[in-house]
Amino acid sequence: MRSAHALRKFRACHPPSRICMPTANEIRQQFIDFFVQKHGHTFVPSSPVVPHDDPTLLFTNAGMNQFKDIFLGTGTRPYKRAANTQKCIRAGGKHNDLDDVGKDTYHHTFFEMLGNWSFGDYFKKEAIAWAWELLTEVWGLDKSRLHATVFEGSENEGVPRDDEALEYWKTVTDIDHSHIHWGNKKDNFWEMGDTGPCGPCSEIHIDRTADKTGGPLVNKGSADVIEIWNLVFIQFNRNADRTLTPLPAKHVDTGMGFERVTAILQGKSSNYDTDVFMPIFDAIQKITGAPEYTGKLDDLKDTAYRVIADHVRALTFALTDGAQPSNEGRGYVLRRILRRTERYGRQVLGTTKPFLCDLAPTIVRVMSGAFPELEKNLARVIDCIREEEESFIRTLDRGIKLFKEAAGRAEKEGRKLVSGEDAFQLHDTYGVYIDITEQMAGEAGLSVDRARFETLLEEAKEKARGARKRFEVTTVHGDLPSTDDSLKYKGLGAKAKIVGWMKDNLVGTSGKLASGDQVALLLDKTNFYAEQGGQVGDKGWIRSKTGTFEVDDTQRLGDAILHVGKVYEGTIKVGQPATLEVSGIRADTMRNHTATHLLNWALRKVLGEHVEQKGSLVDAQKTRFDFAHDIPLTSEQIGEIERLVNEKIYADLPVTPIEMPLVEAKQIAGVRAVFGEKYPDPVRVLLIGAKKPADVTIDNSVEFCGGTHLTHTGEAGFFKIVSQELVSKGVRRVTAVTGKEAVTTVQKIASVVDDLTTRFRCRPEEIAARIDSLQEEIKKLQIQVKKGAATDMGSAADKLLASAKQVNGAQVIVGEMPAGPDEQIRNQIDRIKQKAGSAVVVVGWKDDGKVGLIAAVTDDLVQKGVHAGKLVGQIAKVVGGGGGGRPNMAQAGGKEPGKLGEALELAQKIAGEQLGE
RNA sequence: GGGGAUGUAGCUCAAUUGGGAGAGCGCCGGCUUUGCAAGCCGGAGGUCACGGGUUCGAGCCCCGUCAUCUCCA
Repeated sequence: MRSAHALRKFRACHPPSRICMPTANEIRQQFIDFFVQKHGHTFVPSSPVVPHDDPTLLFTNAGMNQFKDIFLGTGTRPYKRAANTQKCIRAGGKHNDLDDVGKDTYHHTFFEMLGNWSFGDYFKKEAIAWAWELLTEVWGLDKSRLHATVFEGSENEGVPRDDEALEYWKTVTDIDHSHIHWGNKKDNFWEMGDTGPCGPCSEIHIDRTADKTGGPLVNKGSADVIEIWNLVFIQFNRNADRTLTPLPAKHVDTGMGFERVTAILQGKSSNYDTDVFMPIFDAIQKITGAPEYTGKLDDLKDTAYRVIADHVRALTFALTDGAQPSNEGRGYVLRRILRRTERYGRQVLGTTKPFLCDLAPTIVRVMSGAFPELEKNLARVIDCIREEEESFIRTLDRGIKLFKEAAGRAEKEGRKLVSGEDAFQLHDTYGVYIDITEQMAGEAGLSVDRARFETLLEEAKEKARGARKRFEVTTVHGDLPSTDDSLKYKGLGAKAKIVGWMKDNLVGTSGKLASGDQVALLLDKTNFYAEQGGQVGDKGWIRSKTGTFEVDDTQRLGDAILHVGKVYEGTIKVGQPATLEVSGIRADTMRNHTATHLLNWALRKVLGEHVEQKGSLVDAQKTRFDFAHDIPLTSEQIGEIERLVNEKIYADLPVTPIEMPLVEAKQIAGVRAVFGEKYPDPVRVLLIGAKKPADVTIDNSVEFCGGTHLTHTGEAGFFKIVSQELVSKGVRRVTAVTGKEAVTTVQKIASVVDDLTTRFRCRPEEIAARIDSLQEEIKKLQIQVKKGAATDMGSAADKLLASAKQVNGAQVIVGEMPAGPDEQIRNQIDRIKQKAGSAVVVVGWKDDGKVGLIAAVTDDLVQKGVHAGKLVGQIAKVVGGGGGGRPNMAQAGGKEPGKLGEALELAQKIAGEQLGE
């Protein structure tokens, strides 16, 4: 009602004026109301900005993303007309606006796309008429400032001119006919990809030149004449051979940048001058204490405002929708966005502490009316941003320090260029992005060897790429027959027919294979499990009448199952019937896979709701499970997890797979699925403990899973966690074993404990205390020995001092001492030096078949050229060793104690020589 | 999945071909100053991440493990 009221109020006083300017929230609502209330569209809420069920897409980047399946013909909706505003992020991937944001008035990483849609319903006539009606009648834009473009056709693409659209512009609108322009393929033909749905589009531009002479500037990249609305008419399918076929159902897909149209309706030349951004600027100003935003494009401070406001929006929405900063994929893009923002705050606005986290509530306040989901996770989002900021501030501080060192090196060598090696090391090892380095260099009057940097980066990338292996199919030549693999759940033995093989991207469907041939064998059906959902591919044997094929790994390629391996003996012919035998180790894999589900459930129960699966690897030896968690697990937590999982195992609960529609499956309470994973519809849901979805409680594990599992948990036998480690920030990995591996593991641990209890003659729980007391005793004894040795040493040193020989006014003191810690001996030598005043001291000792030597020289003699290091090095040779040190103190050793006397005599001689005797 | 870096006192970090474990801050005690900031003297505090190896000798070199940071896929 509020919105309808706003719409009436607005209409009553158009054209737009200062007195009655619509707010951004009103504009959004007016758009939706126009299509929903007046033209029978269904309002469809924005899909998450993080497309959980489309792994090909980093972020939702257009309004059509959530309707893609309709255009492709693989999905349907209960409505034929839709209108919405879609949250979008363009950063990373094909549409990357990240580096442009802040430098102009209209680039954003986060923006909203308003759109109306027809799915096989209305087409060009209505789309054009309604667009015109909304712009000119509802919003009251000046008709003499609006221009339309229509596709001019493309001969070599075989697409005709869009006369239909032209005709409608002329007949269903009152646009000035001279304001209709032809547009080329680049601007006016839309394609989803290399193949698939496509069609011409018609754009509406607005002329903001003072004298309305902007017509010729349409699509010329002028800031005065800009596109506001794109109407796409999907009417063809692009085939693989580049030909076009008309679609039976034609669709309309329109998109209007919300921030841009808001600026236009509010009479602003910059998107950032609207009330979409001003409240955020106010908050930035308040939090950072920076000077006010002045809207200048060439002002670094204003750029910072724009970057920060834009990026905080992107971060808040992405995190709300379940993304997390990380070292890979979309998480990595988010980390880069955050770091870019932080840098602007720090280097331009003078922030020193986390401040983005304090801006998130402002975003929520301004936008939660349209996007209520923002309220839900606010606390988590704030925490996440703060932590990420703190972490980056540490990185940045270190980076600035390291940069100064690199800059210092450059200047020392008289270069005005920071070396590519230094820049690369800053980037690769310390996370200082090249743009940050370049900026710091610029401020110091230096530049960066960018070319060298790029070369090094490319080399590093190449290295990372080259590190991958496995049986890899790059393209497929020939028709790949599909394989029915429903037998995989049914047992380890099966019968099938050999239909062909794949080798070097080629599909062979006739002929035979000889012993030793390495290929991927293709069957009409199979019970081999292909690697999927973390469970490794099966190994086993495929036997025909004439030969045996050994399967090393099983992989899926489209609808085909590849049995990768080699002909073990005999020959294998296409067309032969075959007996399949999956290796018995599959039973161990199944134990581990079912245990993985229990582990997932238990982790969540013990550590909390934030535990999100980040990956897994299940094979016959172990289960390896990666999940979101910040800190290492305590031994108590590990114990608790093991206890919970084993409880479920000895309860011998039934394991029940159920196929059901994806939408329905998503409704099950506590259901677990992996973010970013694409699940089929219908999806296979695995219940542990409950027999049907309705019976599920918090004590049951429920996961989407296509893997092979036990029928009862009891078959897992026993579960034991063997290690935990860190994978990347915020992601930890736990490795666990079941069945016989678990028994072996426990036996090993038990035997170590047994050994210790025997040695210490105590009970297992007393071992720690025994070690503690032993260590304490050792420390005490060490102190006693030190004291005792000191007295011994003292008297020995005194004797040495008494035997000093005078050489040219200095004392030469050479002799043997009792063995002891180096430190003790050095202390005595220092004492001798002090008492003697001006002396060369050389002492040796025998210890456990070895010889130790230390020589020391008082400073006045060092000045005269006496060198302890050289002396000790020479005499060490006598005892079969070596050594050295500084002129005033040096140390050496050897392996022939019998020759110590000889060495000391030599020392006496050399010392005399050095003193000039 | 692959690569780089780091791990030394409570904190921030030093330690030269491998040769005596240190500084600043903080902490404790004392002195000086009847404002505050501080100043002066003394002291405690170390498994040099952990485990192996090379060496007469390892904080330093080599290998492995763990932790933390980081780049790429």
